[in-house]
Amino acid sequence: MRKLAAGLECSPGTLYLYFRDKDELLHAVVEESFAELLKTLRAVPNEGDPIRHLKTKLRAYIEFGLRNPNHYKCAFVLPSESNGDRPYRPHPAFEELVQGLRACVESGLLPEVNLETTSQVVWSCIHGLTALLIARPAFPWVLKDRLIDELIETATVGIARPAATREEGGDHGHSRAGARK
Amino acid sequence: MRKLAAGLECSPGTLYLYFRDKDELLHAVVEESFAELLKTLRAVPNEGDPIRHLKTKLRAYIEFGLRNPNHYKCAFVLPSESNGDRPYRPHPAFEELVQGLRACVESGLLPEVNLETTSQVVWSCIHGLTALLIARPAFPWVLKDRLIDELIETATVGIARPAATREEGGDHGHSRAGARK
DNA sequence: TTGACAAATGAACGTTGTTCATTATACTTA
DNA sequence: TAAGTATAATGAACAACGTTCATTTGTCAA
Repeated sequence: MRKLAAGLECSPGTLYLYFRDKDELLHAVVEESFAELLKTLRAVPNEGDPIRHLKTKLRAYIEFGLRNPNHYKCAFVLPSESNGDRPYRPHPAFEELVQGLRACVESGLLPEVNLETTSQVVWSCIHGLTALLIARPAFPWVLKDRLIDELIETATVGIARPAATREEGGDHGHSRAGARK
Repeated sequence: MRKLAAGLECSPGTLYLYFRDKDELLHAVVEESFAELLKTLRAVPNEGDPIRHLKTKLRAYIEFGLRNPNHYKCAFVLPSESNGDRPYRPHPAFEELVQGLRACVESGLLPEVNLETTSQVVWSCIHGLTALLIARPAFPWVLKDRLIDELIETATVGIARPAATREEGGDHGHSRAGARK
């Protein structure tokens, strides 16, 4: 805050006339940057089928994170501003992802999945890669572009699996035995 | 550090006789906890085929993260101790994952994948979910157990896709992504 | 010139992680 | 026991941080 004030050629106290605290300021900055992510996602040309479209969006998401690592961390890694009691409002960029999935289902390219669950799964996957690439740049990653492609391919193929592998409280053939407590 | 010293009934300065700085102390604590993760992963009973085994390990990984959120953050989210120049040593727990994948390939349950790439993809997926559940507990997640199962299923199905969907560079033929085997 | 309101200030506070000259402790040797 | 020495522990002090608030500065209408 002090350095920011210095850079702005004002006193530290002045910042607190416009932002309640550091969190709020950071959030405002990030908000601005994420408006651009949203624009970027929405500007993704709708070429090819919805799945291709979705994949392009996923890549745009990841690349945005890598291009704005600090903003990304503020948005999804650091503890979020203590919202107190009001319900969590999912980020509009997340809604964009849900839309992309819905389009796939509606055009029959994805089986009838639970959109809520599936979107959270996909988001987790792309977030995981983004976050790790940012937080552990020294890790011996394989070629980044290839890695991103593989992850997106894995996620999209994975969610497109036939409904038979989906449990409804029943048995989906795996993972009942050991881990459950 | 001060609070820790108080809890230990010693002076703040004493801590610095045993640890260079806060980072090193934190890392030591986390290291201890991760030895347990490793034990947990290795203790996963080898029931069923290697894929089932792998899935159980993935779930154990995620649940470990959720059970030790602070340790997990220290290990994979916070900036790692500045190693200076020495090469990054992948966490032993990560090697455990690679082993699990290798077993799947060797038993023919997975196509001939690039183990390095695939392990990084899978790690990204499970890390993403773990990290998000920890960092955004207020997000309107679907039922957690279900979500974890879905993600693991998605990842394992996704990496098991036929080699035809793997291509260098440009166009990924996702023609019928849900193609069943 | 005055009065009133808003904007900006910067000294000060409490809390961090960290350092280091000083003191206490334990152990060896005469 | 007494003296000497290496080791362990101390806690006051420091710099940097986010934050607050009594005070000053600026602006403009009356």
